[in-house]
Amino acid sequence: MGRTTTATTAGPRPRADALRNRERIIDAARELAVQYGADAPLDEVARRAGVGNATLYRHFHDRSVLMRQVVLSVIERATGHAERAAAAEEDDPFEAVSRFAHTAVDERIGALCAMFSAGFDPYHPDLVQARERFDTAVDALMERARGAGQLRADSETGDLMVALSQLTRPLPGTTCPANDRFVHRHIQLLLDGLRAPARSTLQGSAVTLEDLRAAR
Amino acid sequence: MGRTTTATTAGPRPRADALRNRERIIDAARELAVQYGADAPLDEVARRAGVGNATLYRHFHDRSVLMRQVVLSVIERATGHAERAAAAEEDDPFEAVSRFAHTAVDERIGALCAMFSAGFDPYHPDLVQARERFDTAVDALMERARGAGQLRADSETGDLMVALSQLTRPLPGTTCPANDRFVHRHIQLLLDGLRAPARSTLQGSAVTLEDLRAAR
Amino acid sequence: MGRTTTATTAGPRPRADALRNRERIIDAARELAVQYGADAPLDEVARRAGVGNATLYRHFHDRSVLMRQVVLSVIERATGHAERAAAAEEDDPFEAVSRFAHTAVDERIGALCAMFSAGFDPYHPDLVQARERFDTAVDALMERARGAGQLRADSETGDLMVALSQLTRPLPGTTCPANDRFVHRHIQLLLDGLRAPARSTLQGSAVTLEDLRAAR
Amino acid sequence: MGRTTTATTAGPRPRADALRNRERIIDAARELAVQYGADAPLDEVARRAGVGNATLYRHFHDRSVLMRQVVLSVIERATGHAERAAAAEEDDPFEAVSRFAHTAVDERIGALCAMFSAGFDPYHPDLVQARERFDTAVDALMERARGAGQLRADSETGDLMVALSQLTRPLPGTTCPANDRFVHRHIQLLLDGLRAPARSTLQGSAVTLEDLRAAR
DNA sequence: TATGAATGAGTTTTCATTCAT
DNA sequence: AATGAATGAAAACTCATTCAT
Repeated sequence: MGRTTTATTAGPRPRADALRNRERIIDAARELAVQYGADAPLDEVARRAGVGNATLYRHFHDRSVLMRQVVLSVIERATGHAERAAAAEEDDPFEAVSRFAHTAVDERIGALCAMFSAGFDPYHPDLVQARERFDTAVDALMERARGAGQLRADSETGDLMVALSQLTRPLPGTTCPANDRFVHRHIQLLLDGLRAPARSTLQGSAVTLEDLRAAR
Repeated sequence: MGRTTTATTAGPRPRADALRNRERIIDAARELAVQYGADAPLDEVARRAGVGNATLYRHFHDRSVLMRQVVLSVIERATGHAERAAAAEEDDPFEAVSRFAHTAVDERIGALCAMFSAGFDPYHPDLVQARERFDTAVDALMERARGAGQLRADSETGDLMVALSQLTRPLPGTTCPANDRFVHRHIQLLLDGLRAPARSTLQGSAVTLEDLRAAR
Repeated sequence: MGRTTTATTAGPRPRADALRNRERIIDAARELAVQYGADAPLDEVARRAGVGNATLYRHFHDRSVLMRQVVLSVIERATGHAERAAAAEEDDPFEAVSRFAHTAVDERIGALCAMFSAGFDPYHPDLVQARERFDTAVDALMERARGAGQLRADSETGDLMVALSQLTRPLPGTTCPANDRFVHRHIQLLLDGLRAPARSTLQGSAVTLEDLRAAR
Repeated sequence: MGRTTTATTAGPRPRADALRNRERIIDAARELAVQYGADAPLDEVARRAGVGNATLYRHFHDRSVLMRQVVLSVIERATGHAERAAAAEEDDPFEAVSRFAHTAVDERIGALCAMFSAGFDPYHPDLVQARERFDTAVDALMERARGAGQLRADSETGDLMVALSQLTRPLPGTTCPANDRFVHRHIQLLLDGLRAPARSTLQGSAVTLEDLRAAR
């Protein structure tokens, strides 16, 4: 509900126009990250946000800070969807998972690919906290479907999150209008793969933060 | 300095060392494409191949030519696997598809992400031809499983090819040793989603070359 | 007592807090000039002074105005020391010169290096006036020692002033705690060089304002 | 005698034009360092050297590498002068020291101010070695004068070296044609201060490498 | 032919200075 | 009057591509 993104120390005056710029920059960065990946030129981000480049740097000291905020913003939106989906008790549990997944795609969850960038710290406290809340919400959603025998027992939250962000990763260097169409198709294949009963056993385990740490 | 292999036949020779350099460069480019995507620094490719940068440019006029060769090389390898898997009649048909998919991952099919780069021409004759042969082989493989009632009816070759390359796309900017592990897990989820009977209807249709053309 | 630094025309209200801010800014700028030279980031000056950057610009229209005030402030302090040293008749004359020099170092006379910056106008009336008073005081001090046969005849005020500021110039980019120690050592060497009888004839003449003008 | 600056590992072919560019860049950097200090814009260095900026970066990976080479080049030239002065036995020993000092000024020893830059590593092996040879040569020169009773007993090599580089440090932001004139005057004052018999005891000790280390 | 060298265009980042609250 | 925010210009550094040996 509340803005969890920023404000650990209460600064004096948030100032309305600065907040608006901040949001604009994050929005522009998210769109460009979905399109070009985490290496999107920051000058272009600023241009799209309609601000000077130095304004971007005032708000976000460097690319890694900006990208963290983008990821946080995406996770928080997705968390909201997951929590609302979990709360809608009347639904068919698998449908709830499925609707959540497709919604997350439309919410540009593919921007999470920024997490895979060099220089990105997946252990930043803000991020860990956001992930915990997200995992809790998605777990609840999946657990309900699992309990109803609709989801395979060995499925994990990470399967959904990482596969979602991989499948929705931008085709680099271009906006692909076809993207949205077949991304939903592939998501559907993945969801069907998550249905119970599993006819095959998954190999390995879902990706975890430790994997990302090891990757450095 | 001298040529290490002596040519015994007269006439304009392909020159053995030049061919070897060419292969080395493609190999290095494939590894770097898997790691960094299609934007891998070409000087670094040359360095890994153990040749001077200008040698790279002699063989491949620019990055798009090199990347096309990388993609061709990957497709050709994968085609070989598909053809062999289709020929092994004794197998369980779905198993054949599955084994092919996992093998393709290990063959760095993720380098196909280069196809999504700006400047890549998916209509180059060499590529069209290679894709046709690849599609034919994979179609045969999938058709066998479809005929045996093991694969959903609305599955298409493109589902496998694009989803495979998306799921195996490198985490940019870093080597992720964990990658191989969870990639196979996600591939398995996808394959399970492709099994018949489908409990849900796929939305849209698989991505085609026309989609890529439209994306430009 | 009176503010000698600025205010040729009497503005309406000096306002106590504004004056305090003004002093703080000059102090901060002097410290940073000694450390980083005349190119110290002005935002950093404001931060150290505990004011907003725009406040700095309200008081000092641009960097050159601020630096002139810093130089004025340093010259005025040094003038005070020179006048007091000259008034203390009981002293050994050379000792008085020497003590003045070492004191000036501790008073951050090194900030005078700002005078050598591009954009600095050494002919600004305020500065000319301050220099005249300073030169008068130091001349008196040196003349006394010269008259007592303790200082070489060809020594000039400029020798002391410029050499002092060069020798005390900050090692750029870093705070050097060792600085203070060896600066005094070198000052002492210089002072010994100024003693009579001179065994060598100085070449050229001391630097003058005309030299600085010619330098533009 | 041989070029000690580079070539620790014997690369294959030095290539004449590359060496020429390398020298040109160092020369340009030295001149600009004398003029603007160690923060001279590297693009400007390249422009003066008559090469593209990237050529500069090919030869010197970053500013600190370039500046180290500049310092090495200056030290090596000065070493040559000191060794020749020490070898000229017929001279008056103090005159030899004096002539060396004035010559070093003309050789742009002021470029040594680059050593005071942030990011400069005074412990780089090449630099330590060059300094040792320089110190040895200057020590010999000063020792001869000390032995002849012409130089105060507590004088040290560092006094000359640091004071020289401080006194000849560029007036930042401008070429000052008057500089050469009064620099020689101040050097002369310093040299006279070094003459025996000392009438005052030097305070502290000369600056050493340890001081620079402590400064970081 | 193979190669190291050269280069200009592009990107990130900093900072003096102006603007709006 | 005081301030935080905004901004464009500059400067370090990278890289694809061309040139000369």
